[in-house]
Amino acid sequence: MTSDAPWLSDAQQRAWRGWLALGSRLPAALHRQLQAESGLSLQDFEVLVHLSEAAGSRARVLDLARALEWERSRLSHHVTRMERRGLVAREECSEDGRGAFVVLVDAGRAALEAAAPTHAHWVKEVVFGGLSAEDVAALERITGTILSRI
Amino acid sequence: MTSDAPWLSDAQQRAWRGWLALGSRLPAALHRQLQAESGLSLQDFEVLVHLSEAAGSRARVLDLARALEWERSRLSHHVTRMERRGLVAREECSEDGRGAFVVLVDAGRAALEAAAPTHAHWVKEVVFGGLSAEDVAALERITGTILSRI
DNA sequence: GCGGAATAGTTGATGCTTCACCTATGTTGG
DNA sequence: CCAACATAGGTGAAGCATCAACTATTCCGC
Repeated sequence: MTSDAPWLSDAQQRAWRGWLALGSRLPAALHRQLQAESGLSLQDFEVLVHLSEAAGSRARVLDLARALEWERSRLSHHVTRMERRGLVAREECSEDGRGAFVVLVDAGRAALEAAAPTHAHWVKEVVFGGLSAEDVAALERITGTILSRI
Repeated sequence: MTSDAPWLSDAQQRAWRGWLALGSRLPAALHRQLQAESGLSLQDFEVLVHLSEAAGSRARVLDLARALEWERSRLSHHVTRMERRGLVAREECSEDGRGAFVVLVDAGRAALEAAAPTHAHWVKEVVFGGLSAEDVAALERITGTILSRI
């Protein structure tokens, strides 16, 4: 890390540090904002958003896991906790006896509807408020490029 | 999130999804690569890098926490675990009786030196391998802009 | 139909992060 | 000097993420 290794150029290093700093501070800020506003975690929010967009406000566990890019186990644990807080419910699946639905219940919908506008506004303001159209296009291009190489 | 709210434009939405996807997959990939290569976590690696760059291969807990942008408690817990694995050691501070040093020990240095070249190469390849100089400059500019607004 | 493979989902253990609180040492004003 | 306060650091509990193992159901070839 010090001398002879083919590390990054100065410009790359600045960009990398920017990425790292943003990658730790932006999620933290989002989480804090959401938590203070509505008592939801960022993860709770993601789950609720997907359920609210799903037909019948319910989704099969595996579909939900795929949509969120979470492991099944993680989702199962998280749903257990959200269930305990009354935000979602589990429901069995008649078509497939192994399956289970996660269902958005009233309290969960209310929490989401209370949190969403402020959250959306915050993202629009803080993340995109300072970016030009070119910046936004560049960001899409850059993230796409890196994603395709992972 | 669905209809009337002033959510993001299409271009912003694509950029935002790219950001979110990258923000979850890149750290995961980095972690996996590092873990498979050397048994270190990304966090272990960060700690070891900072210690290796510090004078005397040691740092005060608070300085280290600030450098990593970690909470003191988190660092303390993490150091405890790394100490148990023989990667670092604690040392008391003669100047300030409350203080403590975290010291890089031989096994930690060896682990770092084993991991660093491959890790660096991976980052250079995967993250920057597909980016033009303009992309890199844009990334630095964009991250800086957002960071300044958080 | 029936036995084995595949699939859906859950659970328990372990490590990590955060929060609130605690101890011990240092600092400062009277 | 010493009481009040600030600072450095550690600890325990609770939530979260990952991994391996487990149960229950369905599918598939015979």
